[in-house]
Amino acid sequence: MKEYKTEEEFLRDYDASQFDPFSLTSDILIFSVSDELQENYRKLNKKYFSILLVKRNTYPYKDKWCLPGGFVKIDEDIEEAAERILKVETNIEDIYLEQLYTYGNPKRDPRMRVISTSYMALIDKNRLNVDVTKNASWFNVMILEDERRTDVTLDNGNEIIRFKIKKTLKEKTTDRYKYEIIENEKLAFDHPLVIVSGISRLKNKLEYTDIVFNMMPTYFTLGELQQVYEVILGKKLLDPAFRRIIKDKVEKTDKMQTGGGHRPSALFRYKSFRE
Amino acid sequence: MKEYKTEEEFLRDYDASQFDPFSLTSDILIFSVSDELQENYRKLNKKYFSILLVKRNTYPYKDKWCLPGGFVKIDEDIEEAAERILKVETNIEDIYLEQLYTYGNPKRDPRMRVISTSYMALIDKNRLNVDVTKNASWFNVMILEDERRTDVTLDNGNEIIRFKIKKTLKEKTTDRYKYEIIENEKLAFDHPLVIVSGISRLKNKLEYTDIVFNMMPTYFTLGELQQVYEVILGKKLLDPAFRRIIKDKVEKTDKMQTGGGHRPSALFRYKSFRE
DNA sequence: TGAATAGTGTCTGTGAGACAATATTAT
DNA sequence: ATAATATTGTCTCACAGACACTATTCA
Repeated sequence: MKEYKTEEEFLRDYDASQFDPFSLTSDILIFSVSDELQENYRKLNKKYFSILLVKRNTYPYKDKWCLPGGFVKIDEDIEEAAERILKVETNIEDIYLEQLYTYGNPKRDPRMRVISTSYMALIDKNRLNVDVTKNASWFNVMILEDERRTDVTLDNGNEIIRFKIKKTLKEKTTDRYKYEIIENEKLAFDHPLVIVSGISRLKNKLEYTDIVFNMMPTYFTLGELQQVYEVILGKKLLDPAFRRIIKDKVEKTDKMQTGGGHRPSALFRYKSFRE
Repeated sequence: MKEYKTEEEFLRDYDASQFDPFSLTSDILIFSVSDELQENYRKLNKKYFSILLVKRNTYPYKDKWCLPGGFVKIDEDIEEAAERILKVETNIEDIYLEQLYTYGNPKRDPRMRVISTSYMALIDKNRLNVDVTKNASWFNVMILEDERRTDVTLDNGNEIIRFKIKKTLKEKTTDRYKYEIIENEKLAFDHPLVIVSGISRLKNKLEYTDIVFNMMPTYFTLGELQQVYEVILGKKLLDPAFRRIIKDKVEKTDKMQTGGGHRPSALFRYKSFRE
């Protein structure tokens, strides 16, 4: 083996092709909350936690639904790729984006060795000026979960996607599970796993960060905010407790929301600078 | 473009070489805690939070220190690669291992496009039967940190590695920072960033999981356990508060530790099954 | 005996869970 | 008037911070 004196010399002769080639994709969990108008004029709009999926029109997994994603370019950072894909799907910028996990099972793509780094993006649907693109659709998320199973139902109004995941405790000190898909008809790749673990991350972050405000419009009522928490966490919260927790994070504005057949509520805003 | 009728047909013709080739490595943050004997016979051994680094003997970054790591093989899961590397470095199995983050800056390796997925491994040094391998060495970690900077000093007894990182708030709702290396002589690649963000993850997990027990021997005193928390978190804890917090996680055994010039202490053990 | 660590008691203030009570609107 | 939501009050209990106190060992 040739002895090199300097790093420059070494790099000049370097043959990158001696290493195994991987492809790299970036897949994005785009989460939001959708409103459903109620018939009863007094009632608040019902909220759903929702995720954006796209329908594949090429092999592999043709005609299955999958997460928006794409191949990372050779001169592009992974996060840049995620931003690019996000821009294409949503047509808006300045979206909350966070890396979640990298999936590297050798068999996860039937074509070749593809590594996928998943990202989570949160958006406020009110910012989506245009209709969502061609093959994309928002699905409301419903989750039934216990210690051993997670059953997910996604519903976009026309189509229902169901899948089931088995959980086995893999490591006790940090309560981490191994997930296995045990039922899945309509989703491509290992995306059921990606979705379930992404949602779990979001739930955790809801509890100890201000992440929820990335899904809220500038002005919102505390009732709406509480609905968003409830629909993502999948449980009811007590009003006074909820208000205590978020009272330092928001500030009241002089705007009011009227129109429901009930007491109007103050509009609040995220208070980003506080101590 | 040819129209395919089935997925099999499509895959048969598929040309993987049309996609950009990436190389993939797995780099591991191997953390532990080391004891330093004190001259004063009464005093407890001083503990240090420590990390395992290896010295590079080839280009690029020849003679610099770096995280144990290596290329992922084409038929190997990323986590399998991490386990393989871990086995080589420590010669023990059943080590706590967790994926942290994937680094994909196009310029992070001068040779070619290399993606690196970092893992965190925690070990109890008492389990290390053999001496650590050839070019590897444990460094005690000392961190000085404020809102804008993180200064790290690593010391293995012979050599001191210092580096400095600038932090700028990137996203306010979840308090995430952008890290930039502003001083670094002795570490290869972007490993200063990998180390700093990995340590930050470990600190967080200490607070809300039982992760610490992966760095402890089977039997330990509460004093030792508290020392480990203190040395990783970088702050003193109050005894009664600490004992309250961990009392449900451990169980007292009938063993005692004697020998110091002070009251003997009970030996405890991690209570993994509880409700 | 005294230095050093082990272990416990207790006071105080904060904050969460739970439930009750009051306020306000459009039909 | 009423259904529905908005908002606040308050009681209790659990727990964290802070400090003090007691216990035990070995050179």
